[in-house]
Amino acid sequence: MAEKIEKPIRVRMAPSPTGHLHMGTAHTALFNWLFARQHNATFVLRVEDTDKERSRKEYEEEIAEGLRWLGIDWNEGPDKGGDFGPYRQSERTVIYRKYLQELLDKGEAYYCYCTKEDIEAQKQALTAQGLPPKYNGHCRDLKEPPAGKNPEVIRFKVPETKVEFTDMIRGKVVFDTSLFGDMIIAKDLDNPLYNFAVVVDDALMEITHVIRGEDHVSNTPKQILMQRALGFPEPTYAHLPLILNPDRSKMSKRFADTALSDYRNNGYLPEAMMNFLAFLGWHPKGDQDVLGTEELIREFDITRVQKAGAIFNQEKLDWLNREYLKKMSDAEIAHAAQPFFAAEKIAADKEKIEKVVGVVRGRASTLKDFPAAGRLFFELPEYAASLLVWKNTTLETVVPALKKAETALKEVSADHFDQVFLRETLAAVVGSGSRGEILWPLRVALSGQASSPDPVEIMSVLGKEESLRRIAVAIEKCA
RNA sequence: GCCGCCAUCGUCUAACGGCUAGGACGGCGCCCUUUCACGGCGUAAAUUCGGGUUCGAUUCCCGGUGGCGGUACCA
Repeated sequence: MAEKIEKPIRVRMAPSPTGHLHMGTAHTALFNWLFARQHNATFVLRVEDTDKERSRKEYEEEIAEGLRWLGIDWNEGPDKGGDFGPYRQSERTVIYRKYLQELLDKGEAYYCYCTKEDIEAQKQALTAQGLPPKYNGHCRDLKEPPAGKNPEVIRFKVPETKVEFTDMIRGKVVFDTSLFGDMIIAKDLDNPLYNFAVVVDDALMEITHVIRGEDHVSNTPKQILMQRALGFPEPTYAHLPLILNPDRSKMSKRFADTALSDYRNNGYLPEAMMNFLAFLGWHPKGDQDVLGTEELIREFDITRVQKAGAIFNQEKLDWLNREYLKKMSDAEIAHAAQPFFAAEKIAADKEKIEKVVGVVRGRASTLKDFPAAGRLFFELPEYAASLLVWKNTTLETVVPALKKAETALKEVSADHFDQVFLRETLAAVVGSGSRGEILWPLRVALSGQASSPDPVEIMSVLGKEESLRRIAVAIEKCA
């Protein structure tokens, strides 16, 4: 028996730059990347910009930038080159032209002269009879081009057969191609359409595994037919489950942000995002839920990928983001959160942010939560005097309590305004009395908020001068 | 309509045909506590339905139901 020579594994991500980097695209990219990295394979980024009207260069850049942020890199692509390029379909027209001509010469494809109106009328008639709408093959066997008419499009002669392929996730899938009708593969020799361009590119770029969204399953038999007509090898397919809205429809803006950049701008960490996306439609063998990049690469198994779609659950994302935040030091968080402080117009130096992070980190899910929770350390919010009153006490108890704390705090040197010292000082002030009676008004005086970190934590960040000033403000308020 | 895919707690999911169907998020309760968070402990919550096959089905087969995707001169 002849030894089978294994071809090096090559996978690709082929986004079309017609919009922001969608969560579904990021999801597919991640699964391809994980698969590539764990097999030491080559990951190709190919820009599918055959739709000239809708493709935009800015989107291409946004997609590449978003993938990089997530932690996904590629071996070959429009920005990197590679031996199989160019990697932008708009730069490959001569290539497509050649194969289009080959199909035409072989009689596997033909020019179609039917106008859009003709096709539309046909379709109407068929659907009215309850039949599947497919092209009737009018121009398939024309001997002469009709006089005075220019070709409208190029069609592929779809043979009537059964096409079967084995999906790595779904197993055997069979389609009856007699239901398809001859499909349009190009507008003309210089303007190929998606279904044709992928076939040529995947073959020429020697892609061995096509890993893509489930919305492509019905394209697969069509593409296989063209591979056969062109004598191309058939890659292995894997169709990933889709990311869903809460109502189980395909994820859309109606329910959540769909652009990866939205999550980045809302303060989610790329590691958390990657972990979350990886767990949409896949789960490792054990009970582990927090897996870093290296672990994901190690544990990933495409045959364990789910067949059903997965609902995008932001609460779980938030939780994961908190888990990743926990792993970071105050300084690391401060560094990452700084742009978010700037965006909130909070002028703060790194040192102060780091201190703030230290006391509010338990209450933040995202980087964006830090300026929100930390604002009170930069400016005292407006608040009503009544907020100073704790439970069933009255306004009369507030001033004496505050004054008591004030006197004790004045004794503490500014250099010792740290948590250990302050905690001792306040414990002495409270003594055997009611903690709430002192601590609540003090905390409100310092934070101006109904909920906040405790007074000691706040003061350790604020420092002696500002702490005393805020207490004075509160006493003033009660007058 | 037609074609294809799919179906375990609310959600993400685990379970060679064999334990009380496991974990996580979220929910709820208790504890901690000056508040809100954090944290700790605990708890409720699922095999879509009907037939088979089998000593035994979440698991295999058939059917129903439901959901999704596709049905472009988009990708």
